Amino acid sequence: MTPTPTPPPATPPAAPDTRAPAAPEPAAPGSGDDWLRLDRQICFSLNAASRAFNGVYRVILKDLGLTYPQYLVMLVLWEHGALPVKQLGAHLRLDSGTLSPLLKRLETAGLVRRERSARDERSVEVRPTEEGAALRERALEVPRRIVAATGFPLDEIHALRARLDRLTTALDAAAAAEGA
Amino acid sequence: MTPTPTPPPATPPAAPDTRAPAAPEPAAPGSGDDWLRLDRQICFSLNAASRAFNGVYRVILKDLGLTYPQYLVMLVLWEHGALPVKQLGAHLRLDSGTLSPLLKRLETAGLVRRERSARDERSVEVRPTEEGAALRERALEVPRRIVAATGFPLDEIHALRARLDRLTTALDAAAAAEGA
DNA sequence: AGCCATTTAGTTGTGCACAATTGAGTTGTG
DNA sequence: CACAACTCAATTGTGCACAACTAAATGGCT
Repeated sequence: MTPTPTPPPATPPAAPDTRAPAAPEPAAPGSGDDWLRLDRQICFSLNAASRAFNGVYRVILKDLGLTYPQYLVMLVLWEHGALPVKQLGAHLRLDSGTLSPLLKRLETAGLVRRERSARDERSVEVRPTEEGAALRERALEVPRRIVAATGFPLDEIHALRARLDRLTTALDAAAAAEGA
Repeated sequence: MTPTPTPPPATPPAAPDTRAPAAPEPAAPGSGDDWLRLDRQICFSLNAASRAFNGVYRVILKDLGLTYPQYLVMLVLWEHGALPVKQLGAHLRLDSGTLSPLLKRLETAGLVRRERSARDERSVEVRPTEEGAALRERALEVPRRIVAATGFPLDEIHALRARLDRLTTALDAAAAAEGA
């Protein structure tokens, strides 16, 4: 979706609009209805924020020729130098089903190199190439532009991050429990 | 072996002169290093939270035979009864490229019906079928289970939602500005 | 009326997320 | 040593997000 030049037309995300009478079921007050509406707002908010973030990164990273997940991978590689796919996935909470094709594209782009570990033929070491390492210089501009785009002061960003991490931990545990 | 990051880069061109980032990692203050690390933390946190949320919904919605985006669509339809694709997309910030195949799958599953509007042959009205409307009863359980999974009290959920909506608004505006 | 910009869904192509499976490689145990 | 259990990466298949494009319908305009 192109950055919508039109401001949120009919429905700003925070609009707890008055009940639409078009619904087939009239709501019993205090029933699950309220919960459904709340649920729509909550899960939608997180989803929308994630996609909005993605959109900003998409625009900013276009110059570097990276997608947002590719940028995340490069950030980890810049920080750690070289890692087996497994370790990379642990850092990013991604599995080989996502990483294998992504890394193949990064290799085609000449940014990383993949080679079987000599010590353990099962594992594949991923390391940035010269070009991949050089790209880091150009990436230094990115974070400040992102932070500026949020319009949030740094301490609030940190607070939000802490909340989200707490949320993630709780949700992961809950998903595991539900799955069992 | 040496997890040592690549040697310290050149100093960033323009120091934003804001207060020093109180990042948990002690690194050369003001260097781009801090920012890259911070960026990794921030964007990763939101991304991870979104995917964790998705994971919990996936588990809970499996009984209903819905995916998370399909559930979002049904929530809107349960609330509004019937909508053209365009309106649906406005509510969810999704375009036809995403909605068309998704709605086709919902139609195949017998949950919605699509028909060209008589008044405007361009638009397609989407409305829940009997079966789709009936599914709502079984969905009433979902939100409570989600909220329970977060472990967050309701007021904190609302506060988080407000922050995320503010973030989304700012990011959308910034993406539009960058794109221009 | 005829023309034309706009609106609306749909289609195509690329890339990501994730479950399930495969197959090569490694390790523990008898 | 033999062999079962495990680990790791890759592959397959489904579904979503989004950009770019197509095609049809609409409405404004002269």
